[in-house]
Amino acid sequence: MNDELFNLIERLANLLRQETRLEGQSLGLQPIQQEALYYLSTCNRYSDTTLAVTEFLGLTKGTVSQSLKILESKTLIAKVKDKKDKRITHLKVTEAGLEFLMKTCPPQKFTDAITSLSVDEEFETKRLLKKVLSSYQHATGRTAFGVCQHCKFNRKTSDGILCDLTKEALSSDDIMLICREYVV
Amino acid sequence: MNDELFNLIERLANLLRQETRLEGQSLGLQPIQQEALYYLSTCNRYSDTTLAVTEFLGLTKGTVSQSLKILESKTLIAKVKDKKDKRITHLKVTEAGLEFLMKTCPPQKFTDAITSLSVDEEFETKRLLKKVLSSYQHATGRTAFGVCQHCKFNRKTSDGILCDLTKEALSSDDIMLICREYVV
DNA sequence: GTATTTAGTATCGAGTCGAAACTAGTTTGA
DNA sequence: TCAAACTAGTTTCGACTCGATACTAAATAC
Repeated sequence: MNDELFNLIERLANLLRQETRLEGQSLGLQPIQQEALYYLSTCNRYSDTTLAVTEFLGLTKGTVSQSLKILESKTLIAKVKDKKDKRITHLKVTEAGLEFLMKTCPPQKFTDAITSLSVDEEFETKRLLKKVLSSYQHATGRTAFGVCQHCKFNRKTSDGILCDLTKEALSSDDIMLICREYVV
Repeated sequence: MNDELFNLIERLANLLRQETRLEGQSLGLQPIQQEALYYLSTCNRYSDTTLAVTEFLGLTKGTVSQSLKILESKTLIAKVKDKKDKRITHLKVTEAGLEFLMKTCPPQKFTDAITSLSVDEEFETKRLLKKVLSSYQHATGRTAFGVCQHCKFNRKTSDGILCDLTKEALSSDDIMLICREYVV
C-alpha cells in the first residue's frame, strides 16, 4: 500500500476535526473558526491579517473574511487598523479568545493519545512530519509559515535582534512566533 | 510548544484537503465525497455500508447518506441490496470510481513530497502515526477499522482462512481489506 | 405478535466554500 | 503629478456540508 501515509493523516485529521467540533459547541464555533483563532494566537505582527490567515488555511479570502467576522462578533478577536498602511487590519486574539484556546486546543483526547509515544518517539514524529510538510509546501508552491527565529531574515546584532526584511527590531518573544514571510 | 504535533497534522490535512478539492473539480466531487469513495475502495464486504462509512468519517448518517447519493448519481458507486438482511445496502465502487481514484488518490504532490523521506523514514513515520491513531481511536471510543488479516477474529485453518465473528470463509484478497469489526 | 432496535432516507437551518464583484487605500511610472 | 495597476479586505451568490430531527422499512427480542 503506497497510500498508507495519506490514509493515516486523513484519519487523524478526521478524528481531530470531530473532537474540535465537539469542543467548539460551547461557543458555537466551527472547526475552521477555531483553526483561524489558533493560528492568530501563534503568529507575529506581520502575519495577523486576513490575507495571512487565508494563505495559512489555504482558502479564499472571501471565505476567511466570513469566518473572521464571526470570531469578531463573539469578541474572541479584535480588529486593529494598521498605523502605516490603512488597508491592513491586524487581528488580535482577546482574553476570551486565549481562554478558549487554553481550554480546548489541542483537544484533550489527542493530548492523551500522544502520551502513548515515548519522548524520543514524539520528537521523531515531529521531525518527520515537519520534513513532509516542508516538502509538501514546496511542491504546492505555498508560503512556508515558519518560526521567526529560524528565518533567513532573522539577524542577531549587538543592539538586539533584527528582521532584515522589515528592518524592525524584534523582541525575544517576537522571534518565537510564526511568520508568513519565513524563508529558509 | 506542546501542541506542535497537533499543528503539524492540521496543516498537512489542510494542504491535502486543498489538493483534493482541486483534483475533484473535474467530476465536481467535494473532498468528503472523495474520502468516502476512497474508503469504499479499501474496505471489505462487512464494511461497505452507509453506517460503516459514517463511523469511518466520524459524521452522522444523514450527512453521509447525502454524500453517497451524489456518488451514486455520478455512477462512481452502485448500491446492492444485501441478500440476507434487506435493511442493508452494500456500496460497490464502479469501474469509473476506481479509475478516478487511480488518477487522483493520493494526490500527486503529496506523493512527490513523501519521496523526500528515505525508505526507513517513511516506514518509521507510518509506524509512529499508526501508534498515535490507534491510541486516539481508543481514547475517543471509536471503532478501530483495521486490516482483516491482523484482526483477532481472523483464523487460519487447514481449509483456508476464516472469520471467527461471521464464521465465513475469506479469500487471500479479502484479508487485505479494512474491516469495521476489527479487534486487536 | 407487539415492542424495540437497526439500516437507511428526507428535510431543515446554520455554516463553509469558491467565484466574482465590489470599496478603499497604496504604489508605479509616464 | 495623477491615472493606472495593484493590494487588503468585504459582500453577495449558489452549491454543498453538517448535525438534528423525524421518518420508513426490515430484523430481532421477548
